[in-house]
Amino acid sequence: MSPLVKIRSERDQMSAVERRIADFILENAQLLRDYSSQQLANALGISQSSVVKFTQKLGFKGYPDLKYSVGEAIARADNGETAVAAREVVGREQESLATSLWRRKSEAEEATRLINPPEVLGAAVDALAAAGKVFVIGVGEDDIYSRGFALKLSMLGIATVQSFDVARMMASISSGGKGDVLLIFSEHGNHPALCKMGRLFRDQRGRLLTVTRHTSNPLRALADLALLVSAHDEQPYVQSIVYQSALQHLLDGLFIQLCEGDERRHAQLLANLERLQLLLEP
Amino acid sequence: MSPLVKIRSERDQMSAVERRIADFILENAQLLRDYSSQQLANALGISQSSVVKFTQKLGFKGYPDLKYSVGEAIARADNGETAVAAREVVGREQESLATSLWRRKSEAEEATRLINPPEVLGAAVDALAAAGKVFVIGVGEDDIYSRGFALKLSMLGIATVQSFDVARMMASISSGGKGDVLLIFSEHGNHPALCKMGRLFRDQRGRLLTVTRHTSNPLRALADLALLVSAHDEQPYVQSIVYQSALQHLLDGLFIQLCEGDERRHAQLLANLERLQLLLEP
DNA sequence: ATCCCTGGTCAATAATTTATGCTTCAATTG
DNA sequence: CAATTGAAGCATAAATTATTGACCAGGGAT
Repeated sequence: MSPLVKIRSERDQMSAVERRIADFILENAQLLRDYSSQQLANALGISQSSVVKFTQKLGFKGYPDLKYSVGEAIARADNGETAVAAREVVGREQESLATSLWRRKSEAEEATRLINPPEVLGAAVDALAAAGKVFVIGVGEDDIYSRGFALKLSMLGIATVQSFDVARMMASISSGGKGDVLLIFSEHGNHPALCKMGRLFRDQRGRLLTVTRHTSNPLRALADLALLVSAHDEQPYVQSIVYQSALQHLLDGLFIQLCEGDERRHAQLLANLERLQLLLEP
Repeated sequence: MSPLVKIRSERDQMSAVERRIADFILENAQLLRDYSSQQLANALGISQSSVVKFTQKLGFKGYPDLKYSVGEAIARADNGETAVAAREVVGREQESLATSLWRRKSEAEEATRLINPPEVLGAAVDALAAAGKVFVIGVGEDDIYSRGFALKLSMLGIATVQSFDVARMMASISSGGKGDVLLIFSEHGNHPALCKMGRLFRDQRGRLLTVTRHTSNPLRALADLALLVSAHDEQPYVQSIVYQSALQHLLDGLFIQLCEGDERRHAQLLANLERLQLLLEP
């Protein structure tokens, strides 16, 4: 039981001094953190031993035990909200900038999580896991995420071909076909060359997996499996940042599912990570 | 900040004894309630004063203060966990995976925000804003973030040279000097070639800006301005993901400050974004 | 009315716990 | 190799907490 509830419930049967202690604690529970039993006694003009006896009567081991319990109770009650609010008031401007950006990212993460049904994610994981080769392309800012994800795939032992060069990729996929996967990153999903590439690849009986913004766009319409990202902000450059964050998180989720879905891949990944580390830090 | 997050974030820079204390607390936080500083010391076979000094180094008033804070944190976390557990019963498995990963990212974001003082961030922004040329390098997984940030810098109209190729970059920086900035991304900060490059650049009177993990590492030691990233997880591949997320957020914060600090740059960025969009979607 | 008992309080002090000064030792640097 | 630095422990001071015993007030019982 919460110590505060316990104190209130026994308050009626207490002596005068005890009741004063009880009232003080109930009203100033958050002050208790900085009070020793002696200070509390002084604040009430009573003796320190009365405070200790009070705590023992209530069934606590002693004063520090009561204090600890009250601390827990306050923390549980606030659930952290006051602490966060207080910190924000104290914090500097830059902190609040970083914090508010993080909040935007969190919103985008949630929106993105909710528009991608688990079935689709699962199907995407299965497709990648079972693929013969995975071709990955992204242009412009999408190139960065395309690269990162391709690197991760290859660390899992999945054969991956990646480029930002449409012409080169067009050549690469000509060798692909049934059992292969083409993964296209395109925020707005209406890059004609990428659409063409997607159509061609489907004609060769490969699986087309797209990652686009949550709009109706031609690329998404072509896909066997379309992953979607939702992220919005008034400032275009902020929107771009939160888009990328949500996209990254979506990919991270896929990656972890890929890791954990198969023991062999997992082992391969760990070995690769170690090798990479050795390579970079001789 | 939660004392547990704080302990974990500083764990890497601790001495052996301190790390044992940290680990014990992280693993047995709930036991702390019944431990005096002496008992904790006995449990670890170390001296009581080491325990007290540990708490003070972390910024607590003393041992009881740490203990109280940990009590609060556990109480809060319990509340959080029960709430999360309830949600997990309702939600599907994949949702909880994505959600828990996001929580990890949030912790890393907070830890990273707290170890980079606003002054340092401000100085980094000023250095980049005032730079003649900015050289950017990152090797391996850091390459991706190096690319992304370099792209953003150039969209702001800042002259930027980026590569993952140490030899090429070595040649590039030979033309650099006073007023220029070299930005090195290196998670572990002990890549000999990058250290060499950093030293060379400083010899040429350029400003060296590094982004590394929050450990003591040679590269960080060389820097004029060292930005730090704190991110931890038991699974190495998860740790790598949360590291990258925290790093990305740090860079995003810098970028936004750069945007908003100068009207001309802001305008340039908007123009570039528009132009890029037209280019990709003719 | 006196006595005795009981519960409550406090001052004094014992016991425990925490904090600090000082020493030693090992690692690092010049 | 000397000098410096920093971590860790020991001894001890300081503080906090717990207990003891004395005192007193109130409420029956003799």
